[in-house]
Amino acid sequence: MPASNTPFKNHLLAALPAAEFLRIAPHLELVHMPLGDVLYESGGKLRYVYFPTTSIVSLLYVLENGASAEIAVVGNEGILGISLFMGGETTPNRAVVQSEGYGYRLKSQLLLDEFNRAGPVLRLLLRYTQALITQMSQTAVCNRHHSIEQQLCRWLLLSLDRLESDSLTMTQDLIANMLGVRREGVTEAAGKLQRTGLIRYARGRIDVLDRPGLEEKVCECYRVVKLEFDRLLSDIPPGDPHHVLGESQF
Amino acid sequence: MPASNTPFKNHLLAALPAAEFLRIAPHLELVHMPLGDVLYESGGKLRYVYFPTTSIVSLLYVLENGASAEIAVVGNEGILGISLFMGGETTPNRAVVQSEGYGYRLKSQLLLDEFNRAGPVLRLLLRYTQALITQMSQTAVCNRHHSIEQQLCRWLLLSLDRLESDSLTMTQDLIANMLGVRREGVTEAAGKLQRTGLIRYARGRIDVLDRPGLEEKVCECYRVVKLEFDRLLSDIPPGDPHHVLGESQF
DNA sequence: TTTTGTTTGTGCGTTGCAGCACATATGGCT
DNA sequence: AGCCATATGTGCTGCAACGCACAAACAAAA
Repeated sequence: MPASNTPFKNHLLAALPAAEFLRIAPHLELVHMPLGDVLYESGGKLRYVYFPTTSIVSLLYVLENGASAEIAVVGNEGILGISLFMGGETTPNRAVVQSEGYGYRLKSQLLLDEFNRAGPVLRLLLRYTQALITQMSQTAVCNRHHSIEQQLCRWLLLSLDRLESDSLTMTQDLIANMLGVRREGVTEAAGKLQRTGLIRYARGRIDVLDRPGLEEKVCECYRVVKLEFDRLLSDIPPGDPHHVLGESQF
Repeated sequence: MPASNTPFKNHLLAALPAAEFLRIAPHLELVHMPLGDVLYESGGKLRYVYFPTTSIVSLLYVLENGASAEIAVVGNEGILGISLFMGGETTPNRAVVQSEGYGYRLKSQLLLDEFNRAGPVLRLLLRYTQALITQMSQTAVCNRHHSIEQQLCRWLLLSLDRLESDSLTMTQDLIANMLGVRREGVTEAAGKLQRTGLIRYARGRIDVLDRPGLEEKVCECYRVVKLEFDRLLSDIPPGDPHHVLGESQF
């Protein structure tokens, strides 16, 4: 486990007022989330909710014939398991770890208890859910109207925003699964980006060389989602909790 | 105004316990919602929330270049303006009346007050929002993987479920806008359905002749959304309120 | 009735992506 | 080193949908 892991790396946890955080903190378990790990299966019960810190998780919808598409991405800005407090009991989607890393998990009931106090935790979670909804609608539109290359740019930037580094571990085959397109389509789009010098990749490792360049090429969908996340969660200072705890105890 | 209009025709309003309903009822205004009426513009403030009774409203996402796609449909099973209580203040989508009819509107602040009591109203609204999220994800996947014909079937059935009759007023051009496809594509798909005897249409009027036939042709997306709505909102008896009021006073 | 605007039908060429097959790197393993 | 699974590149064919142009059907207004 990297020494740098603290709950504050998750923006939602970091945004909790001291009282709420103190109640929750003792029950947070740091867990490793390896690539491909399935946190939730479609239709399954939610035993835990997860707060990623260094990992990224995809919400996937898998059709009967096996075809799939990514609905949304959750990283250190969010939480997995929203249907818990939305009242669903089960998730409609599969949640798959898309980028290896760490996160904190919490027993469902404990989060539910906090939520039901109808205080800042509720408001925070609902605001996050609203941002997630925006991401989902934007994904729907992007699927309909934009090219694979544009979608790849969007996907890369969304992933990058949730990581600390400029490189990610992800094969083209997996990306194709996320975007719900052919692997060859990703190869082609990625090749184009590589030839333009925007990225470099090899065997499951992608380095983003020219982020501004990517941002020029990406469709509006990326900007819209990012702006909405910033707007809705702007009072959430990442890694700089406004409660009294130091990070030392973790 | 049709004499048959009562708040109970909206499933959410009908599901409210007596106390909550009585507080809200005096402030419900019956409004006519003509075809094409824009209830919310993307990014606009929410002055009212709407509870459709006989109308259907589309949540549209409109891209910079004018292309659009439907994110979700809201009829007498739901409410418009969820971002109000989710904490967003503004909607990310445009809401357009897709099928002329009536609905009740309520001043935003009043709904917010109810919501903030953190009682049954909150739970009900969140559960509905969860169902809406399911609809949105399913739309995203459907956009990616299914043919125009399948999507048209889905769209017709979803609309039908929110109406009392088996016919709807809607030009192919408008449907194309909703689905985010070419008008000609809709013409072709609709022609096919007509030749098979499933529907009949002419100049903006579509009659569904063989509903079971449509249900056989539609992709799984329709079933999934319908099941999820039924599951999440099953304890909501439409038109049969479990509180003490008769309908006479409306 | 004629006119006009709206809705629907049809026929192009074009394109982006699917589906399939197979060739070629590349990194880890024995 | 050689081997093998995994990852990527490339070249087809085929199709569904796009964009465009225009014709036909129809309804309502003049």
